[in-house]
Amino acid sequence: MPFRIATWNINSVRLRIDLVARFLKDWSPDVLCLQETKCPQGQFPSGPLHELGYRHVAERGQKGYHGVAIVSRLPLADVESRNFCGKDDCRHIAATVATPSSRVEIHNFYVPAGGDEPDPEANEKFAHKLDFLKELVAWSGSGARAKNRHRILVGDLNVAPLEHDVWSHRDLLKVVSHTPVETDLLGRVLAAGKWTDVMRQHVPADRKLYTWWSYRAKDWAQSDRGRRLDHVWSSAGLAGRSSGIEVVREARSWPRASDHVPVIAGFSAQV
DNA sequence: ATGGTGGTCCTACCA
Repeated sequence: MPFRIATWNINSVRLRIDLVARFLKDWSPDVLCLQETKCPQGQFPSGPLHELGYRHVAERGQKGYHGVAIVSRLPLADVESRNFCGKDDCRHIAATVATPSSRVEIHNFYVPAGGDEPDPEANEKFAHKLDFLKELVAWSGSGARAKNRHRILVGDLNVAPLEHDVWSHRDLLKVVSHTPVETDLLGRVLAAGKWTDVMRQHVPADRKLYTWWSYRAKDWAQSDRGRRLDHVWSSAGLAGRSSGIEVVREARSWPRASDHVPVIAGFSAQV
């Protein structure tokens, strides 16, 4: 039995719970990781998802900002979350999922966006983003993560690392999300954890690949000025069993859409 | 070159 996991920055789960239900109904991943739930802990709208067979929800939420959650058909064990940069921001939640034939440790992240000005001296939000990524390098390389077990890291990492992860490499080199200091750091996170970029395993690096389109475009699809801010990474053993990915671009056209679309990754039987 | 849209929750802040 294949295992399919999805990630989606929903930009308010309470406002868009009907879109979440539509997605789960029509794409039926085993696990869905959400970011920017913007929903206080304990107020996650799990009812409609239970009805669709997603009986397991692990959430870490706060009022107004951030917030992450894992929604699953399969039982979730060892739920935990970590604070980064000494803040209580809800930007990480982890759980272990028992697939039909194995166990997979899942990490769901919402990396700080970083504000507008890509200068850590002038912009404390950008400084926070860089600090967060540096802490992720250390976390990724730590012994706890190096064990020989199946691991998946997903989320809105707010960095588009490759040239063709943005609509114009040249124009975006000075735009937060694609500056060299950010893309270098994300590369260090990937290397430190021996992660595989599962999306790029299936889509060659010279092909454009986006998961986010700004709300500010007159016509997002016509201008198609997107970025790949959302990611699916896996440990090496799992990467070898990765069967494909899907970017659900049509979700950007749904009524009251999020500015991010879901990404689904599949892994074959022996997982 | 600038401002464009959308979320939270009521006033500005964040994306």
